[in-house]
Amino acid sequence: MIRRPSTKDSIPHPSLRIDPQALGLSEFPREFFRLNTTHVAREIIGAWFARRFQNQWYGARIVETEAYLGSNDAAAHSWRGRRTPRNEPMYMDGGHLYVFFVYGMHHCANVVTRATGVAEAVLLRAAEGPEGAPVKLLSGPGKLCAGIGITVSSTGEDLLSNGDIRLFRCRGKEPEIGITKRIGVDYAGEAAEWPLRFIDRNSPAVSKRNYK
DNA sequence: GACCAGATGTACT
DNA sequence: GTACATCTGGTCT
Repeated sequence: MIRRPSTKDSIPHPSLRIDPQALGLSEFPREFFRLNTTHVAREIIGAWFARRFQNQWYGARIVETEAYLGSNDAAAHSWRGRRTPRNEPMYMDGGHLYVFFVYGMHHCANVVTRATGVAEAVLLRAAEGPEGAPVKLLSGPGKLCAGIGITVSSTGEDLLSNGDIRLFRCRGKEPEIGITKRIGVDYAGEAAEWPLRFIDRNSPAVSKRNYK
């Protein structure tokens, strides 16, 4: 029997059950996602990434992101205007989801930014579940997708428009933002040094790499 | 902290 | 056909 990662969206971890209304979550406007990608990467620290599954919501608070700046960024899939079936969603309007499969076993979720035709995105690197969820459950981009149950079958979906995968803003205390270079992009030359990773300094789910 | 195997889709020759 | 990837978890120092 051949084992392979499912390409179908899978079951979210039960500890991630949330009630968006009780948490006071609200929608971002489309225009927000069309803004400067670095700004979006920073502003969605503290936002909630959520998925509706069997009529229940599951979600987590984002604590680590990275900005990928399109055709001028050697670390981005859209470097030098590269356009393939895989990265096609990067060219969609801001507020869409770009999910890719990497290293033969992990999925990574990105929020597409800027206008249609501009291939920039924000990688969601880590999140914290609601109270009671294991601290390390979502402490990496592959784990985040596995925990919420997201796979490439959801690439290209709209995070607005009342879909089943959403990004919500949350009113509450401001996170303490830290900035570092990105992780895992050493092949990208000078771009590997750019300060495009944003973290919530107070989150135990954030990797200590390139930091402190 | 550094190093490494693992598994396979994707891009490119 | 070949090389490598927006990673993770384990081992060793």
